[in-house]
Amino acid sequence: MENSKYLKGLNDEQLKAVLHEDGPLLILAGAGSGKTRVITLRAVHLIKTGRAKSYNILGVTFTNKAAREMKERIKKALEYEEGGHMEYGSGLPEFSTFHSFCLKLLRRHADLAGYERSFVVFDEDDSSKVITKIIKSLNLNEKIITPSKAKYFIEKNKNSFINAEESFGTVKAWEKDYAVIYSEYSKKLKESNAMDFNDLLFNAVRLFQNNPQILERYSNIYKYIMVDEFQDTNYIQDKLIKLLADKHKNICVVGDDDQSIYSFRGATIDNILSFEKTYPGCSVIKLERNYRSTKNILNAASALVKGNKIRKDKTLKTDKKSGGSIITVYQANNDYSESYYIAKEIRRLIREDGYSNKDIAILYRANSQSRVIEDRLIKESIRYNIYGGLKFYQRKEIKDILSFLRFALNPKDAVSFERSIQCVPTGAGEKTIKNMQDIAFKNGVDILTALKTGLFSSIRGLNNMQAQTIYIARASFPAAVPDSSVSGIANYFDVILKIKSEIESAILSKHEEAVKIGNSDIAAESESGSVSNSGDRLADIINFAYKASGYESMLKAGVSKANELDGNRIENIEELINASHDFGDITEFLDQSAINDTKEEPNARDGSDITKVSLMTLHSSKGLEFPVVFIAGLEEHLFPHIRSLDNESSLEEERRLCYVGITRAKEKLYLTWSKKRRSGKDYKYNMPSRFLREIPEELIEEIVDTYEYY
DNA sequence: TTCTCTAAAATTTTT
DNA sequence: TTTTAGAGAA
Repeated sequence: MENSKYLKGLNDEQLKAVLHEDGPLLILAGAGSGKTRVITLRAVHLIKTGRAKSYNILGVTFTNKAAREMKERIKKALEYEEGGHMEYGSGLPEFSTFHSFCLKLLRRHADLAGYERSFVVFDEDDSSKVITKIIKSLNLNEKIITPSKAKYFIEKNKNSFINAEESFGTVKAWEKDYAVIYSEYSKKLKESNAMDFNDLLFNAVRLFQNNPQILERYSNIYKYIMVDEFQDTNYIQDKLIKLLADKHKNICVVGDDDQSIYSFRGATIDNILSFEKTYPGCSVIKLERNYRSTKNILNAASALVKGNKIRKDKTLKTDKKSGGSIITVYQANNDYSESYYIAKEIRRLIREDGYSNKDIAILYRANSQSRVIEDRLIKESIRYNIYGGLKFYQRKEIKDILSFLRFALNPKDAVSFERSIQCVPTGAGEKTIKNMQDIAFKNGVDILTALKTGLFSSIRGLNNMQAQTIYIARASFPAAVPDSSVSGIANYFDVILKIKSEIESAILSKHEEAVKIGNSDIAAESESGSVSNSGDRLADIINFAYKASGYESMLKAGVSKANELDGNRIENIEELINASHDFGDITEFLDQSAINDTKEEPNARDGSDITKVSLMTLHSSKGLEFPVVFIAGLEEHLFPHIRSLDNESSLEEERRLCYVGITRAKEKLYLTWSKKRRSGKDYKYNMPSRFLREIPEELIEEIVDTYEYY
């Protein structure tokens, strides 16, 4: 077996990790030490030796991108081994993020988790809306109790597996209001048949705890579990993994404490530190050989991270003989000059050093830094891609249109109801909406049931028409334009009800089809709200929501008034409709839009990607590598960020973030900072980042800006 | 009461 | 620069 092709070229430690078979394994993998290779080859090895079937292996990652990449690499390795033929008909191992794994699980067992199968996932934006409303309704002091603090409180508790009632027992006196908000929030989400991101983990763990037979079933399927970026797991994620791995204890975790950068999301380094205690006799393998960066870059990174007190001691080594290029530190007079330098240097790198756009990344601490850089790149005609930032499915227009589908599918979803009825002026404002919700609530039914049973006859805009007749009387789906002969609010419900009946008939047809061919699995699945893609029904439905709601005419009116933003929005919605062609199932589509924003790698479909420079935050750069890396904005108060300065541990996290950024670079590294930076309408004056001083002088060449560009 | 326009405020990191 | 809040118009 050791002669297998896929094992070639591994160093001793890597080989040891790949060949590890049963029992717990902790891999401490430094930056660029080939840990992805190790994880994927270990999966390949388990399959090749017949120790496990593909479906016995579960890989858990933090990002969708990482999950995709690993699956891709496993596929390649298996194919390579077979001389180009994929013979593993049983498919590839499951690699998914914590969140998508839990979501799939909960969809399958929604009833046991106490939800209806059509539950929706609330993203941050949806959650914030609910929280803001609760704070208003409780008449709390909005100066002290802010939505973001409340959100943090709720998240912190959910991540620690503490529910609302329990939080009353653990809060300090001055946090009592937050526990009240948490309690109201949980109630509201439950009433809306909705889960937020944290609920996905929370409910999955509870599902396993309350239903040992289910846990047993999944434990027997996933005999081998691997967790990537283990240093970024929080309490509840760790708990989930422990539950699943408890039976077979074939758990392999990979992590690097120096790259722990998500403590603000509840990640705790304790999970790595206590791993050996949880699993006595576990094997520990250190990967310290770096295959990515030059010696100078590694030395800079090591010197920097040694400034942290709390860390496991390890040192990255390289076989490379020469030091490589020296690190450039650029001092700019203002942020425009900084961008100017970066753009100019990129052009030089391409012209003189033979690099191309795809080799280059510009990293920054905060998303807000990207704008000035973008402006400059556009002026210089340098093509670029932004990773992260406002994701496609988070855009207002996309969320607006999808809220129609979400509400039609799950009429309990209060957030989507409010959003869809207000995104186009319908004549229903705050008061009318509240009124309708109260009526429905008092009668113990959802909004659409209340409408159909005539409970809304007192609502303005609905009173001159029998509610039931709205949706059978008028032109059939798909209609293109809003009907101006009825009130905006009647038209709105007409649209919703047509979408709903369209969704239901699609589910029905899929169900019949499944029954006909005797496939009970599909039949069962379709009850959860699936829509078959015959005739691109999903795209039709979205198109219908867009046009019949009046959203399209609203945007077009904006365009005729030369509103550029509305033009972009039209394009985005068209892209949404395009993207929906790839999905057969409406629930799956909506799930993906919430937790797997496939647009996070922009336009991955068109290959033009590779001709562009990459822009992203330091956080989203983790796991990537580029021949040339620029880190912009190395200033006190920006990086390290001002909000990290009041305690040592968050300052150390900033330092790790800087370490992550530096270790992305393979050959050339540029660190830039600016004495003056525009912030709002005035300027802020900053000192150079302390991190610049922590890099040994001999590794640095300093360039000082002589001009000031605007 | 709802809609629209203008002024003011706000900017860490993400599944 | 973009988003939100508030005031006045319809």
